[in-house]
Order: sequence, then structure tokens, then C-alpha cells
Amino acid sequence: MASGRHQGPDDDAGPVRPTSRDVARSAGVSQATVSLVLRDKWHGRVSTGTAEVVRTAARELGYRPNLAARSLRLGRTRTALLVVPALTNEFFARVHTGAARVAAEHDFGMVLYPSPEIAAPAPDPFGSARAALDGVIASSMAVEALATLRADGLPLVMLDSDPGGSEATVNLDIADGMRRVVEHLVGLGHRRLAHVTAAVDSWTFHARARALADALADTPAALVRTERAELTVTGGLEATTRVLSAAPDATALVCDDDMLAAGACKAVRRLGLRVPDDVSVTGFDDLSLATAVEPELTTVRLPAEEIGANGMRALLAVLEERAPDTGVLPVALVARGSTAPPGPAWRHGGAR
Amino acid sequence: MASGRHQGPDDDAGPVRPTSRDVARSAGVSQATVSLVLRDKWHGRVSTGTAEVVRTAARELGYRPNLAARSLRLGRTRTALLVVPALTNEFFARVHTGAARVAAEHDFGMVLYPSPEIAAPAPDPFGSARAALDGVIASSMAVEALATLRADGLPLVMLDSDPGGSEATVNLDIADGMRRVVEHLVGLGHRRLAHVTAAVDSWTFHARARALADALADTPAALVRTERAELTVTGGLEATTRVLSAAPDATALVCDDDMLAAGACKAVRRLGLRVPDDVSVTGFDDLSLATAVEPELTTVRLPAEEIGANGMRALLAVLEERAPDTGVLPVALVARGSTAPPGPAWRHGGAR
DNA sequence: CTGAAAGCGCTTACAG
DNA sequence: CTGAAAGCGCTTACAG
Repeated sequence: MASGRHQGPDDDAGPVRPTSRDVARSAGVSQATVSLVLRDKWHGRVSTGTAEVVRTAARELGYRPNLAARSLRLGRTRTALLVVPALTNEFFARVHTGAARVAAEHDFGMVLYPSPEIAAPAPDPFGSARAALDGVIASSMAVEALATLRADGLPLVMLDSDPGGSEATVNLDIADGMRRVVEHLVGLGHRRLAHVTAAVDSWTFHARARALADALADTPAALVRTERAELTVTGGLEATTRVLSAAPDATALVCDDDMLAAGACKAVRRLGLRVPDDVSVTGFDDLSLATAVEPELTTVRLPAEEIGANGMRALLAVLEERAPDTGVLPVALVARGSTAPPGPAWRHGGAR
Repeated sequence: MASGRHQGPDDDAGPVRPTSRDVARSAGVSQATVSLVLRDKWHGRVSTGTAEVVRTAARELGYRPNLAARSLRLGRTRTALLVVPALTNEFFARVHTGAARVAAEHDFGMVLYPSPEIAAPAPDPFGSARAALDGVIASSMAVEALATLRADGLPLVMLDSDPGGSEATVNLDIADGMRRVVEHLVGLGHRRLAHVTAAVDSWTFHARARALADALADTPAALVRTERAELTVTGGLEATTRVLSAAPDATALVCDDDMLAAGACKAVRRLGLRVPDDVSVTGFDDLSLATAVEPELTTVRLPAEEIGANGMRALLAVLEERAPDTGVLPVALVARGSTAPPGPAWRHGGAR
């Protein structure tokens, strides 16, 4: 009997979980053989019959390998952490779906860590997510927020973030998305746009602002006002109210996000105006909210699952010391009911 | 040198992470002392000076305990798994927030596992979430979906679920919420209600249907129609369209969820009617969507963070073999713009 | 007040 | 084709 009598960490916890030792004993083989068979490394090393006996014994005992022991031995956990700024947001939910799918395909686990602070240093995810990790994927976070992680020397892949921040970055073509919004609006005849910008200090929103300015430079239209908004529907409503009082001649509101755009629509209506007749509104992200509101939002669809999947592929590459594919993913404009040509008053240069 | 030459699992991976052995050597003490000091179990066993030396050495080396080794030794991981049917849903995001907060207070980690199938057996979360776990909290899932988990003999706490399903259940007062919706609607004068029910086979939606029928029994009002809807805005729209063609005399639509209610509002308007003038609509959950749409939704606010927090407390109790507190949490009706007295035509018994 | 030793459960290089 | 043994890094009961 090999059980360390005075060392047992736990003596009362219900039925004892079987170990590979138990399987070996039950199958009449060594622990090594059990490991080989169960890890599928037995071909040409263990006879087919023995393998079958081992598998049967494992099944009958309900054996499940102890992951802590395996990790300790292997020095690898086959687990990645996905850090996102918010769980509430569908975009991140979809990023997770994509990343988890690729992880599963490679027999990796995926653990999720919602870090409320996008820019501030996150509280130690190891104190919280706890699992031992092989690498980290962070979406739409500031590099500074990942300081603890980096200090641990873990491979880090950043998504929708400053390209210079980490060993690998997978990005969306934010600039192209904004350019298409501008083209769409200018094509409809809008000349005075306002920007409802997210008051969030992350690369993706800085990129949106920069792209908007750049895209506008090539057109006859101008940016007449920018207001910062807290990233909620109410934030969008309030910022838009400020925009329309400061720049009542704006005919189109470019919003950094669909939630902001939903709030903008509410603000427009509270001022007795109509969307899109009097004011056009655009969103960004194409969350399900975009089609829940009325009119439905013209917005930019981001390939959320795909960026998650590519992020996980990049992490796998880094882990295997291959060069990660850090291509920029294309986005698409989705035109819906919240945009239209500016109202007749505007087309004729009149005041509201 | 104690490193097992031919056993090293990994020879190339960058700077070697320091172990407690390195800290001990650097501080000139034994590994045991390091462990005692760092786990804060040294009082009266190690001198203050030695403790300080150990702490300094650990800091200087950037030592972090290997969690796999600790788990293996302790047989406990201080990690709980939260299984939710969807990440996209704010309700679950808030449940997670509450559960993670309580977990952190007790130095527990919290790992999230989104299981797309509410009712079907989930794919093995151990293959996927991978972390070694002390217990599981599952929100709004069918017991059958947790078969794998239960088979592992892990303590399980269920949230917003069939009270009979597990060793501990923490529930919301769904029945009371539905009763208040009915009181509100009947109080406004509605007599013909229809139910847009979620086509999801989970306890919480069955409870909502049952509670609606029960509440209605005590009133002069009647349920004139029930339509099942896929749990999306579009699903709500389609089901409502069916409701209003089958039961054009319904003056109020009770929806199982805010997304469904948002879809219902869209359907009403597509038929040329107004919310709430012609048809009142109610939601359930009070997601931020409820105030993003217009009119804002009358709905039932569920204490999502609190149920998460109580769930984690219950799990902690089970783990410590104390009796879990499985109280039912109160909910509240939030009356907003999507409900009003039935239109004049209805009040006078006329047809639309 | 401190250290030496055992052992948690696993995997793999090696010897047969 | 199979087994015995070492060791991953930690914590704790025990001996001093």
C-alpha cells in the first residue's frame, strides 16, 4: 500500500477518485502502460489486447486523469486565458466563441477573464482566474492593463489593439470600416457630420477617431463636432443631446458603437426630430442591438468570431515558436434604416 | 543540483521560473520555511526577521507559486466553474460578476464555461475549461446538461433552476415577478393577454408560463394566446406576428424576456399599431436593452449579481459541509413606457 | 524556531 | 512489448 498515511490531504471527501495506479492494478499492467494507452501513444509499444484491457479498466473505474498532476509533470497546461474588458458585450462573447472553437480543435482549454478596467492595470488574474496558463489573448485592452501578465513572461496575443504592444496582434480593419461609413454618408449627401466618440482609452476607439478624420479629409464633408460618451445607451443619449445643441446643423451622427447609436437615436427623437429623416445615425460593431431598435442601425459588421479564432491560432503559433499570422481582418458596412439622405431643408441649405 | 537531467519536460522555454527551492536557497532557509511564510502560516513558528528575509527574496526573484503543484499537493484548487447557457446575455454577465466577487473575497478563482446547449448534455467542460475544479455553479441550465459534471462527483449548485435538481438551488422569485406583471396589466384595464414564450426547455421559462397561468386565474383577465419564440429579437417579432393574427383582440403581450419584448414591439408597429397605445408589451430580466428601445420596456428586474453571489456562497457552504442558504431572491416590477391602459376602442368593447 | 523528508498523480527516458 | 524509477513544485507532519 503506497498511500502516505500521515500525508493524506483529505480523509473524508466521499468516494475516492481513482488514479492511474488504480487503473494499472485493475488492468494488471504498469502505470506507464496506462499512461501510454490513455494518451494514445501506445501504437507499436503496447499490444492491442493490452490497450483494450486498459481502456476497459479505465472506463469501469470512471478514471479521469488528475489535471494538476499532468500539468505539473508536463510544465504545460494546454489552457489559454482570454482577457476581455466586458462580458456584457456581444462582441466579446463572439470573440470567445471563435477562440474557444480553435482552442478545442487543438485540445486546448480556454478560460475567460473579464477585466473591468480596460486601461488600468488589471487585478492579478492569477489570483482570480487561478488556472495555470500557457498563454494569454487579450481583446481591446490597453497594454498597461496587462502588466501583471507580461511580468509572468506569458506569451501574449493582443486583439483589436495597438500593433506595437505585444509579440503578436490580430486586428480588424477599423480604418476601412470608418472609411466606408463616411463614403456611405457622403454618398447620401451629408456634408456636416458629428462624432459621438466612446470615452474609453483604448486603441480601437482612438483608431476610429483617427480614421474618421482621415476619411473625411478626402471628401467635401466636414466634422462639425465631437462629443465623448460613456459607453452605454444613456451615454450616447447624453452626448448626442450635447452634439445637437452645439452643432444643430449636423445632419449625420457617426457613433463609435451600436449602443451609443441607439442612445443617439433616442436623443434625436427627444428633440422632436426623426431618424433618419432629419438626422442619420450610424453605429459600429453590428451587435444584435443594431436590429433590435427601430429604425435598424446602419453599422459596421466586425468579424468577431474570426478575430477570436485568429487570435488563438496566433497564440498557438507563438507557443510552437512559429511566426504568427497577424493579418488584418476585413470588415463590412451594413446599410439599414437609420441612414438616409439629409432632409429637404438641409438639401436646400435652409435652417431647421 | 537537483534537476532531473533526463526528466526535464522543457529545455528551451526562455528564462526559468523560480521555484520555492530557489527562494529558500536565496534566503538561506529551507523550502518549508518559505512555504510557511508565503502562505502566512508562520506566526509563532518562524522569526519575524527570517520571515522578512524570505519575503524579500521572493520579491526579488519574482517568485510565483506553481499552482499545479499546489493543487496536486492540496487536493483542492480553490477554483469554481460557472456554467451559463450564453455569454451574450447580460443577465449571465451579471451573475458572473456577483459570483466572482464572492469567490474573490474567499480567495477562490472563478472560471466561466459557456455551454450553448441548455438542455442537452454539455460537451465535457473538463476537456475544455480544463482547470481542475472544486465545484460547479450552473445558471438556468437543465440538470441533464450537467450529467458529465455530476458524474465527476463535483459539488453542484444550480441557479434559477428546478429546486429538485441538485444539492443546492438558489432561485429568483419568478412566480412573484409574473404575478406583478399580471397585476400591473390587469390594473391598467387589460383583459385579453397573450404570452410570447421562449422556446427554451429550461425551468425558468416553464416557471414563467406556470406563474402566468396561476396569476391570471385570480383575475377577470384571460390568456387568449400563447406563441413560442426563438430567444432573439427576430424570434419575438415572428411569434408576435403570429399572436396578433391569431388573436387580434389581445391588448397586452407578456413576453418571457426583454429581447422577445423588443421583437414584439417591432411586430406591433409593422402591423401599423402603436406601443403602448394599441398594444401593451412587457419584458422580463431588465437588461440594458429594456431602456435602449423606445418606448422603454416595462419589465421585471432580476437581481442577477445577487443570485450569482448567493450561488457562490452556497457552493462555499457545500464545500465546507455547512447547510447552504437556498433562499428565494425577490424581484421587482419596473413600469416604463411600453404599457398603458388599452386603447379607447378596446375600453368600449369595439373592434380594431 | 527550523529543516529533512515524504508524497500528491502523472509522464517519460531508460532498461529489460 | 512492458515495468521500475525519477521527478515536476509544492505543503505539512514530524523530529530536532
